[in-house]
Amino acid sequence: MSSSTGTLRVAVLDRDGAFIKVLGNRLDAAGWQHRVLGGIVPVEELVAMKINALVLDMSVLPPEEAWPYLERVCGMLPGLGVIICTNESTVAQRVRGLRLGADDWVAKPCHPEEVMARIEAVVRRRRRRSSDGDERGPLVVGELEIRADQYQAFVAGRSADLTRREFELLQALADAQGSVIERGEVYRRVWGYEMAHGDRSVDVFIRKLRIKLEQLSPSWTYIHTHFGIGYRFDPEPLDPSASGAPASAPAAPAAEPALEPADA
Amino acid sequence: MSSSTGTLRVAVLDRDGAFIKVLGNRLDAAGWQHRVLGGIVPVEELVAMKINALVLDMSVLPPEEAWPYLERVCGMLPGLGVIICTNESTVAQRVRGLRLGADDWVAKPCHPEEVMARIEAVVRRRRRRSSDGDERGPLVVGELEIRADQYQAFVAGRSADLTRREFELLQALADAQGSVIERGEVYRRVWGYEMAHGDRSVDVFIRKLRIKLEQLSPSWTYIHTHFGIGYRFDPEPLDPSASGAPASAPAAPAAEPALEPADA
DNA sequence: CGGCCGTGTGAAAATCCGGTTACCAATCGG
DNA sequence: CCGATTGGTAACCGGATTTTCACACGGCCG
Repeated sequence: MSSSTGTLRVAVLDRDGAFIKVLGNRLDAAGWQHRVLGGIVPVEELVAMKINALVLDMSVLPPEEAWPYLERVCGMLPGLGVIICTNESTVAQRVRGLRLGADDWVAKPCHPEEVMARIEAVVRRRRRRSSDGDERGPLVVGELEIRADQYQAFVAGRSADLTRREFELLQALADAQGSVIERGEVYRRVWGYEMAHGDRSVDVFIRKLRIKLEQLSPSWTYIHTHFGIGYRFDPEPLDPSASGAPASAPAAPAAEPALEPADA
Repeated sequence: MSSSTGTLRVAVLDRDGAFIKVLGNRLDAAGWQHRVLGGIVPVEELVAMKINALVLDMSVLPPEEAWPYLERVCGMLPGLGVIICTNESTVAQRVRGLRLGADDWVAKPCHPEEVMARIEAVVRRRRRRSSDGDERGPLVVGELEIRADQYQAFVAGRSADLTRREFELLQALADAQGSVIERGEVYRRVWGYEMAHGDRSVDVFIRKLRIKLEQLSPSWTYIHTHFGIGYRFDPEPLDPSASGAPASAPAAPAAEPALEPADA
């Protein structure tokens, strides 16, 4: 069955009073958070809303603005589910909208229940991590314990004292277990939209993360740099041989003859 | 960018001759691979088809089978895009289908172009979910293992330590399996724009690649030069007889079958 | 057989990229 | 409203990577 999609955050960009009202009631009944927008909202604001999906009536936008706006929204927020819900339309228009990045196109009049089902279907494919905690079990990697429910990482019960962003970055990296992730992709997953050219935020936060992780777990390396590409998360015990006094030897460093990191 | 969906593999489960025919033509025109199914196909077979999406007409299935089948398919293949395309339906049915895991529901009659746009939209989403690169299995050639998700090539778990360009070059060559590619073409694929006259970058990188590959896999040759034309990627085991003292370089090991069966 | 053109090679020169630090802006709590 | 904390930007540095050169080598053609 519908399997708890949990609580979703939806924005409705429309002016059709009756539709808004009816849909709003249903959304409330389902416990979804929603907000109605009366006209074009800058993409930055959409970002700030941290919504999972946007229901959009193309006809409320000025004709010349509509398509570019749709393109901009979809381009900047690849993780956002976009459902076009408009009165009448031609095949060509629908195709265009879908090609530009919309996920679904429904013709009005439509039943709110169906709109919701379609939102669910769209969001099901890629759930944005929003402010609600997930019931994901604690992930243990190396001597690190990542607790999504706490927005925090621990080692032996001691907190790494990560800020929200730092934690999300860690989680994004850890979720990709073993694979190299490009900067842009990291940014997209953590910040939720496209990274601007020349943005160094990821690097800076990687550094902050590394510092805190190293402070907490000095004998392990977690984040590996792949020059020219991005980062890879992979817990690796640091070889204690060179250092002066590795008080508590981590026993077996011969764990995995895995991949040799590029750095030295 | 949203485009370059590349070539998709689609299965159509329907019996509506006209629809199948028209849609099939469009799919062919777009270069998508497709296959028509006449009735219920076991999920295992769907798995084996390695399709990206399934277009399904619920009405061709026996009424009692339809819903359970849909549920089974969606449950077993969470990565498969499912587009229901059926004659008439009620809101309740559509909601049910979407809740069960379908990604879209289109009413017949519908324009094939729109169906394709919707398939694209669905697949586009699916791809993001499993993060890029994850889908592409590691390519094994000779004793080389090319892992797109690592931006790296391995032999027996050892990394070749390729830089980004080197890796992209390798991938470009390997993608052309067996065919000779002109310098200009190689350059275009890897660097992304037209090669300037007299540019030797490709040669230099070919050399770097050869060195690293030979270091890792001494008994194989991977990149072949075609004088006056370009390069060809083709794993070829080096003749072991001349190992110690290659008295007279027997340049031509005679036969050159296109694809030498790789070991393990 | 000799020369020309295309390719292999090695290394210097020019870029690019990531690490790091300092600093400014926004947000939060009191 | 102030101070503390967090997020984001700018700039500099050092090292990795890419590009450019100059020359050696080898096949191809007249």
